[in-house]
Amino acid sequence: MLLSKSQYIRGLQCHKSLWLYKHKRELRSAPDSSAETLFNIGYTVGSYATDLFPGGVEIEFTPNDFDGMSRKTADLIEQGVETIYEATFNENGIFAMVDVLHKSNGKWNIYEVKASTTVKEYHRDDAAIQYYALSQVLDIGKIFLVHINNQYTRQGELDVCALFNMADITDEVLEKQVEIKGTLNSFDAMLQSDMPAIDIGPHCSDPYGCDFHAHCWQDIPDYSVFNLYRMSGTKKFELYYGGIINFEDIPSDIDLTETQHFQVEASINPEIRIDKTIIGEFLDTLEYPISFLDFETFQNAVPRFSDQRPYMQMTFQYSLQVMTDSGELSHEEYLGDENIDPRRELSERMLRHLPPRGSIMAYNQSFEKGRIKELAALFPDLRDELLSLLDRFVDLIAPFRRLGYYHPDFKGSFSIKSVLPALFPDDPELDYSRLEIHDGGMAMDTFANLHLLKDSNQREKIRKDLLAYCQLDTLAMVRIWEKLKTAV
DNA sequence: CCACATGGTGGCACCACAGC
DNA sequence: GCTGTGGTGCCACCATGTGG
Repeated sequence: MLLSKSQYIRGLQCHKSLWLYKHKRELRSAPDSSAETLFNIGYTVGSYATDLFPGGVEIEFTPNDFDGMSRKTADLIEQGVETIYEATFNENGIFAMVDVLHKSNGKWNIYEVKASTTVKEYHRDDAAIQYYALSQVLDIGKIFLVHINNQYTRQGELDVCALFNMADITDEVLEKQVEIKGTLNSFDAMLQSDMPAIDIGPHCSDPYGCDFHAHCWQDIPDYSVFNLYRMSGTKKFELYYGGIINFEDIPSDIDLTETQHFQVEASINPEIRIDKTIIGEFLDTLEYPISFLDFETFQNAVPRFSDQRPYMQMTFQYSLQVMTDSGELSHEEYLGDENIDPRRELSERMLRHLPPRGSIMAYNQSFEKGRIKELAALFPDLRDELLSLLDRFVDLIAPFRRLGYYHPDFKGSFSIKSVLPALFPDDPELDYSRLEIHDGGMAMDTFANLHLLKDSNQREKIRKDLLAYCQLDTLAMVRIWEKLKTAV
């Protein structure tokens, strides 16, 4: 049996998943595209980490020739090369690629590079299986996990040493060695037997989402106890293991929170539930003109600009709809240049375009407020003006969270992605699926990569798509607010 | 992937009271 | 009066939801 490093990690999470991967690979579900694009952040990180050990030789990835890759690695070691990137090994039934292998004081150190900001338990398992393979043929010194230091703020040139933290995980990796042999034997036996009968459980999504989720969960209805609002995973699975899957199955002695109870009631007896007092209280807090504001941001694991930190939300776009008390709606927008830090110009433009008074409405306001606080910290001359915006904010999600308006199609979620289609199911104007860019993650990813695009026509097209997306976000807020007004 | 807000949970100090 | 149990209330911590 040959296992790749990632298959070993998969097997630790769930035997059934590994069995399916080896025997029924075709049952894999299509990867979640947004998770996929965000995960791509990791690819660039490795190439920066190699700068920590300059002058090494890279083993080129050849999908159909793993043996060739490991042969090349062995040749380089033979030749006395002391730094190898993507060093490849095929030992002891394990196929492993090491981000950086570096010889120091006669021993080889392993450097495993991760785009995350902390060391996770599965990183140690990941490194442990590499050590298990490599220690067969090399004298290994230490194992380091190289991960992003999110406290680093770029100033001018990128400081690669400050960008990464190096965690020595040698001791933990050595401790894990004793159990690996047994684990691999149990994998072997399991793979040669029938599919293990493993029920769904927390392991389906922790620490990773599983490729076979759709397969294993095919009998769970789209809307079930697993959609109960803010119920802990443990409690959901307790219900499930007790045979309770649908809301109708929930016995009355199970204690639910108010929202969960509401959600169950609204599902069994589906009708829109309106509490005019709650909605009225919310609407009374509003002052005209009402500014509906929405930001888009991008993130980089490796900061591109000065005063940027890893994974920081960089605000590059806003849409602003202003509603006057006489019912006139006007729209302003800003979309930064993808080649320069957009934050200064965005701040100035926003301050110029926002009316001097009146409510500022956002959906889940902590996001917009958080960005404004960051901008205030970054630009001392705009600080007071930016901070003065904060107490004008009103959160459009609040009346929904407070159960002032509940539609059974919310299905226990008050995000704008759930609320909007429930309130306006047949309105083509508010249908995101007609847009090229239809969620925030996509906007972030598209803009983050826009500066790499050579074709200027294509860039122009994408900028139009981004503007259309952000404008729809604020228009959605306007429509939701109007809907609340008609409800009281 | 990260940050933040919020709500739920569980641990702990504290108190009352029963039993010895 | 001491001890152990059980109830209560607070707070720290953790999980979840939400945004991008």
